[in-house]
Amino acid sequence: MTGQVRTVDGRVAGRRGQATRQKLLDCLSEMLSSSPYRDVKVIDVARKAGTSPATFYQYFPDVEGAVLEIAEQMAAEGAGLTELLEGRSWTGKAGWQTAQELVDGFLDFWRKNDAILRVVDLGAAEGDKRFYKIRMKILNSVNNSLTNTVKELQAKGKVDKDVSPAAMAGSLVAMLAAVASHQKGFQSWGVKQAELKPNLALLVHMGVTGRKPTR
Amino acid sequence: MTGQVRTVDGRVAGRRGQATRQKLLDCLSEMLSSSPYRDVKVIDVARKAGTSPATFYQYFPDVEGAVLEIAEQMAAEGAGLTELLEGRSWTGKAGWQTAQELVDGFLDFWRKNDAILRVVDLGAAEGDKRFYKIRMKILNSVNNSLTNTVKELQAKGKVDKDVSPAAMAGSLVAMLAAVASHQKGFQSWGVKQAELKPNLALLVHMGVTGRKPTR
DNA sequence: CGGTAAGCTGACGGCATGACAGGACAAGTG
DNA sequence: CACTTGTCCTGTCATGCCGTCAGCTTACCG
Repeated sequence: MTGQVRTVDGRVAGRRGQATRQKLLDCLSEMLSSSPYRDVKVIDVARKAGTSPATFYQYFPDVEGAVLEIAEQMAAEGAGLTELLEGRSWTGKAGWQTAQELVDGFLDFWRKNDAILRVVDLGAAEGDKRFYKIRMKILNSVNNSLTNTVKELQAKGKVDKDVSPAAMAGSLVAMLAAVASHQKGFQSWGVKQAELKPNLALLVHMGVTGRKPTR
Repeated sequence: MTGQVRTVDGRVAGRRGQATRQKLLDCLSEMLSSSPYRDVKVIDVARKAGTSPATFYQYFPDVEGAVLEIAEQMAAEGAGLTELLEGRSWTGKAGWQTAQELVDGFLDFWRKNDAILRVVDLGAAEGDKRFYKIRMKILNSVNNSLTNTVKELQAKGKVDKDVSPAAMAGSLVAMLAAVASHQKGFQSWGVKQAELKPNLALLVHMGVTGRKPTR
């Protein structure tokens, strides 16, 4: 599916080359966690990887290109978020648990990948379609699942007809993503993680089912 | 309160100087709308303003410093968002209208200032306290007001006791901000503005009051 | 008109970028 | 072992942006 890994000038990369490439990606990833995106320089990444800037340019057109690569890897993992929703029930106590586990899983994933997700978010907001697509890829798994759930409940008459399933799901997913990327902010706002999660779960549950959960 | 405008080397700016300074800010602002934050260069801003890079450095320590200035100006305007909530009712039809107007005003403000808000969001997410403070300044007006409303309703027994007002308000505000900054994204997701707003209002209303609105 | 401070810029060393050609290295072949 | 081949890395270079300084121009004031 992914095809062969290639250098910028078209040659296929061997075992050694791929190792170097991956090391550069790892170092870039680390760099993104510790310094502002704007200040990440090719030369620093190369130095950290114990190689030269020229090597970097052999594998990536520029910093952005490498970031896209990292984001792509993360998006592949992120597809696993679907499991948080597949075959889950949204009724009764099970529904409350579904909501809680969704929030939990989502926040965990975001915390694990916060640095790269920040950059993806920026790129998407700036209108870059490549970043936007990656963001979609991650959120779509959750979003589609939520959209379908709302549609089903709507068909059964359990949710108001004038709710737009896609808009509702999108809003909830956007909320989760936003809260996740500002988790530290909330803490210094005087809100503790332990308080945050139940509230998010509550909002998700009410948004999807239109009702308060039974706990 | 703001004191005199000063150059980097400590001189006070006169009429002419302030005009140049403002022109640089305007050009930077325009630049942020049209090109990625990472690619905004001092020399481009200076050229656009019909001046030299050296002049830029006379008024700002670097690009980030100038961005903070623009953000500060915007934050001052953003304090006006409080009006969307002051003295509003959250009961009955009036409550539904309050929620709708909050969503409307919020999305408008964000769309007007999307370029600079993107950068502020990034800075805050990266842990820069100066950007974080500005983000707070904008969101706090709405956040505090919502927090108080939830507290009051809770005191009257109309909202569950185990809801944390601060967490709930923060989550809702984060949702509004996130949806606002990805408005274009929603559109290509197949969700229309007209559908989005009522759904956001619904979530806000349910989050604050714990009940579905009466329309 | 002369003094003073504000305002602007040319020019410079320093550093990142991105391209290239060539050297180092591993693996296969006779 | 010598030789070949193809991959992989780096030294080096032209280019362009960064951030600073001394010095020139402009505006204001007595």
